[in-house]
Amino acid sequence: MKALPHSFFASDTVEVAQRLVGKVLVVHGMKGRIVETEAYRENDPASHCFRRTARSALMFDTYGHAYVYLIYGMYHCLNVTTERNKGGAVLIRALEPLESITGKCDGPGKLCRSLKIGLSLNGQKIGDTVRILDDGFVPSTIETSARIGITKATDVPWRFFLKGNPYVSRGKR
DNA sequence: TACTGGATTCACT
DNA sequence: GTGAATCCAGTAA
Repeated sequence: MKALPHSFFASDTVEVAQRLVGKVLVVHGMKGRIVETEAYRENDPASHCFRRTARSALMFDTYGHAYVYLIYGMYHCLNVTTERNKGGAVLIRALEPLESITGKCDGPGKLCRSLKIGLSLNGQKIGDTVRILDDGFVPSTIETSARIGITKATDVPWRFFLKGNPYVSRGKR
């Protein structure tokens, strides 16, 4: 079980999104396997980094950092910034609980609530409070599809998930 | 300064 | 399947 190198996140956003499926997320001592991700790039109208703003600057200026934001005034979403010198991030949508996780993680808002992820983690480098490990698990069937639940979504398949995994978020499995 | 709507979730029908 | 909850970033003026 070893931590991913910082350079892992410097690659193309879509590639990072795909390769993150199956890795182990550790926050506050709680462990879960990443079973669903989505790629957000700067040429994507649904992405915060479609325009550079004070909030989205983190996605342009860093890679391998946590990007946490509040959605609908009630829920947080955890992203990992990607690509050196370009805007991009991967949204962690769902986890399969492994250790110390009591709540549900089958949705971006739920996993943040279960892992006590809040705005205090925004901007922190991966490897500090938020860690992502490789335990050697090799997912056999990573499915890809268009994003769900986003009105502005493109029809390009940038969502990645473990087919058949019961912890993938509601809807298309 | 004021307004609008969202990378969601859950209760209810 | 539908709608409410909730509040801040982004935008317009």
